[in-house]
Amino acid sequence: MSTYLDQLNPAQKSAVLATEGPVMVIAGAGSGKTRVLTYRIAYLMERGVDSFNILSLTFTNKAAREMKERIARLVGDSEARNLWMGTFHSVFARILRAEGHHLGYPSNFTIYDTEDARKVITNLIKEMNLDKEIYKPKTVQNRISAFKNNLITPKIYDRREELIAQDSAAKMPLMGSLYTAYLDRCFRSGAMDFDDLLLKTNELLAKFPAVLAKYQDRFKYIMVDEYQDTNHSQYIIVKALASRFENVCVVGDDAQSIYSFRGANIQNILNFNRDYPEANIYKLEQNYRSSQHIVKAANSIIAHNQDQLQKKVWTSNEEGELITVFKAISDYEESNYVSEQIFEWSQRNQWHYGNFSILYRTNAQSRSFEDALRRRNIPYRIYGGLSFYQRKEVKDVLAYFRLALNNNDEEAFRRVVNLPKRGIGDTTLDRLNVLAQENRVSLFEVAENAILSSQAGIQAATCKRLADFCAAIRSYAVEIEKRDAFSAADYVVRGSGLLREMEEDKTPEGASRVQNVEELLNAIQDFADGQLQIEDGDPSLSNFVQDIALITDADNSGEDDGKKVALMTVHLAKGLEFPCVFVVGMEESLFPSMMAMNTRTELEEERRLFYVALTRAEKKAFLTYAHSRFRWGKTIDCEPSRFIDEIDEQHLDLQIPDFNPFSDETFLPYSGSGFGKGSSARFQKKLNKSEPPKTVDKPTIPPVKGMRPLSSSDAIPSYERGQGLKEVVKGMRVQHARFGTGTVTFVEGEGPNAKATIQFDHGEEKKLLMKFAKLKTV
DNA sequence: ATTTTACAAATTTTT
DNA sequence: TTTGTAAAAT
Repeated sequence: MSTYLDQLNPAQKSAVLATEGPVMVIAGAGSGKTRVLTYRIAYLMERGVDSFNILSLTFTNKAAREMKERIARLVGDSEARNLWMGTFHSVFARILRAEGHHLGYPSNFTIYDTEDARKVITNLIKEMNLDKEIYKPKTVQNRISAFKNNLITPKIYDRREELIAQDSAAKMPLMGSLYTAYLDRCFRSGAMDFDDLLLKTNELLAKFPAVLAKYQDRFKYIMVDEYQDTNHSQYIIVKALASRFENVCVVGDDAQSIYSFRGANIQNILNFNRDYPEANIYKLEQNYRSSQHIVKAANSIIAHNQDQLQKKVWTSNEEGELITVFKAISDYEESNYVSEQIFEWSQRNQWHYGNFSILYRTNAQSRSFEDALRRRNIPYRIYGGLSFYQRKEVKDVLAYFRLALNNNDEEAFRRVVNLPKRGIGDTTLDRLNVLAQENRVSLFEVAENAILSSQAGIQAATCKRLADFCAAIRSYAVEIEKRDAFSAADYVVRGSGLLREMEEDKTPEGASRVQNVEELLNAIQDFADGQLQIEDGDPSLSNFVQDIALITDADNSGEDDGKKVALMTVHLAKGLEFPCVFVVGMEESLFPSMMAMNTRTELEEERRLFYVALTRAEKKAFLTYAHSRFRWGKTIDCEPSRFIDEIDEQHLDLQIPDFNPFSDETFLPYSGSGFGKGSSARFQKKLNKSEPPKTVDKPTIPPVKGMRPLSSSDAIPSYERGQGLKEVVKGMRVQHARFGTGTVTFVEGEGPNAKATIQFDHGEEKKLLMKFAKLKTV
């Protein structure tokens, strides 16, 4: 029998063995819930359940991938392959591609990301002649999102007087029509936004009993991770799919619910018990991750919340280090302190930099830490923020692909119709739009039909330009059909003149845009290569474009980011763990955020967020805050976060210098601090009249001998790195980031457009375009 | 139609 | 600080 079951504690084991019927697992932080989920699935398969019948919903695609790998190690690769595993959004996007035709969607519908959706709304507000100061696109978008996540269709909205009253009170009586218009516009564009992926799934399952039955039969066993962060829409999907076999297992921790702003509903955990009164409930309370001090400190924080399920998280781990609380003079000094501590701890404990993470409340805080780490030559990687696929130039390129694949994609059309400039401006676009709305067709269709267009007062010359543009898009569609993903993408990027325009821009920004586009083409090639290695993979450009909106930064685990300090928001850190964690910016109105201090519920969510942050740490945690911080273009004074006071003091090591400006020895409890800029620097100068301020570009800590020298590229995201070799000759030995080393056997063409055939040492032969291959000599 | 210039506003977290 | 938008000039 399975030996892996012996690695579980009694509570974990019961949760794994209870395969039949509804199960809820309340899993405290670090209590091994991933292990339970993995073993549970492995155990099911060992008992003869077909992997095809198991659906496992995770919070990130990365979590899904990792879990799949772990299961594959237990039961074998081929067995694990057919598991349905992924985020709600990606799993149901896949189902909607197969079944969406029931609802009138094409299988290649576009997924609008938040930016696309916001632009649609902005345009609608403009079209309807509404005041955008009152109808703020962002507010409207959030409101619509809330409707969708609660399954409130326009029809239901019209019947819900309290909702209408709310919108009237907010001076937005036309919210209902705006909502209807938005749905209509997305539908006609053949597009779904993130919320639609769930809403339409619900619609599909509710309206088509045969489809529901099909997936109920398929998903005999359903598992949901991070259940506390599911919203109503997701809850209903799970309920519908599980209602036949009721083999549903949800895993969650109410203390880690941090996504209510996205519609997540802790009530789902309580509802579970109500829906399935006979459900087995297991509590995992032993923490295997963190030291005594960290676990107890975290417990003392969460105790301040009123709304919570009873549970007592404990650990048998060693007592560990106290949590260091550090007060810095400025945000500049804070980041300097953090980078210094990272350096010292890595030296003292021989920890590589991958053991450290810096967690902050807002993405904007990352900047100063980047600077500080760079000054010390410490490699780091930033997660989140503006992801690669959200960059303007990347989205522009993708919009060409999108439009070629789905002519109705209105956002893509608007984005590229005049990019590069081809004399089709706002006036023309407005006229096209009038026609499109009158005839209820897409902008593309109107633009393509020059005769129709000329009626609307569009000049003949402009009509010609429109026709040319549409013809070009059509031809791209043909090329995409004919070619492999990379060469099709390359064709479009060149043919459209996008790349040429970027190359003509000689500013550093222009150069970096070109590099990003090249990186995108690289990614497309990698994708196609990867798909070819999978049995039933689809290497087409269409497949690449389809789910790109669902890829998040957390999903991209670069091969080499294992030894880098991780910088991310606390939200993004959920589910991760690090030996040493810095929670920075522990100040009132930053953490807790100013926006979330108004009600008790909001504040409690911030507190849970802090709980999540602290419980990421295994061995050592630092909490830092600054006395003054550069924000909104000026320096402001800060108060330490109330959360620090809420921690049981016996777990803390307070490093809070006396700030009396007239005592001169106490304010820097550590060596090697750089001095700030701006007002804080002036402040410090006053303090030490005798001592001239040190300069920042000379870190006082000398590099230690014997340490791996850090190349500068370590700290730079890969897509900002320089290009590789420009030219190769036959017989040359080269190295490729992905394929390893090999020998050049043939070169055709010249310069950057040369194509090299390379015999790689692992046996494969590849043709690579010099321009993008980024080869190195060996 | 497009480019330049000036000025104002805004800053939470994400699939 | 950066970002976007509006008005004015080409």
